[in-house]
Amino acid sequence: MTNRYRIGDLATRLAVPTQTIRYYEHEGLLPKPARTEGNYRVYGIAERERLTFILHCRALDMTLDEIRHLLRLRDVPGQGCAEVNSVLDAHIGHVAERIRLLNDLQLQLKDLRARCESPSTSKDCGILQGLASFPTAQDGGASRAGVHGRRAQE
Amino acid sequence: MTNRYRIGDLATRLAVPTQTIRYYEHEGLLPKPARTEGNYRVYGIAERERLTFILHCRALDMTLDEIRHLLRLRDVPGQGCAEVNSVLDAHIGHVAERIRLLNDLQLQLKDLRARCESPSTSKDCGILQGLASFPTAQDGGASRAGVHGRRAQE
DNA sequence: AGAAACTTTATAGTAGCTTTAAGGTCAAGC
DNA sequence: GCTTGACCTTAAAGCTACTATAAAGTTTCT
Repeated sequence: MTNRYRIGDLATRLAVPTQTIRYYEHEGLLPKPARTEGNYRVYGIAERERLTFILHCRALDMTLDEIRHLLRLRDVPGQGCAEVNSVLDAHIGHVAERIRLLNDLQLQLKDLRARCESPSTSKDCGILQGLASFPTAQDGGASRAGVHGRRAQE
Repeated sequence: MTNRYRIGDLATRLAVPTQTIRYYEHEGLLPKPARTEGNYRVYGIAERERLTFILHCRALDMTLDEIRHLLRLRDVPGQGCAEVNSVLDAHIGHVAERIRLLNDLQLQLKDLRARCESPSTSKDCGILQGLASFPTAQDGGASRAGVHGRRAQE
């Protein structure tokens, strides 16, 4: 049977660092597991499935708070799932908004880039001048769209 | 003349918190300014312009490292600006990649959402089941697109 | 003179981990 | 029996780009 795992087994199987598993436990997303005599964590099928659920949610870029919310709903199987829908709809809304912001940003960046097609000295560089004089993003600016994700440049 | 500012003046004019200005100084993006007798920071036109440059870059969602790089290039006016172009092109690439990832993510989320159009109990909810069994984002997954930006939900 | 409004530094908190340190456990090999 | 190495343990610091708080000093207004 393969339904008893130590933390490293679980980590390898689900391709997640062991520290992250401990972190999820610390954050209350995973329950405190049983321990061996030597104080090693022991996980079963239920925990493996719960962690899979969490990882899928993270792959969909939900926050730990959103995931906590879904896990609570999952833990009460009798409830209606209208609330599940609303968590997901809210998240879809976040993503849509983010895409909109990034598209705006991309337009601005390409506009800026077009100011220096012919290389000159940086003193006269249209890009550097553009960055120094560009209208301030007082309102309607890019407003921190979050381009630089951890795994984005792999 | 309005070319001598204390930190609060500068902050108000450029709509940035004073702490952020000190932080940029701490991070070496702004030089250590002159001080009054009472040890207050004093800024002139050059610093104001430099801060404006930084804020525009941030509005375009560049990292402080990218900005540091551009500032260095800006500080050596005789250099060619091919490198400016390449910093900007790299950043445009980051944004494009992020948009692509988020579009993928949006597709997955909508697919998931479609599993529960008719509300049932959460035990049978297609969404929760989907999240538990969805193919793991082993490769080609959403890979942390960063949806939840600081100012995104304002 | 005294209060309000500004400034100073230092420190901690945010999200979601990753990294490091300093050590304990366990199976295999000599 | 003892060591080596792979695994595990906890706690704490580091990452980005700030934001918030505390405790104190300075300047300005009345």
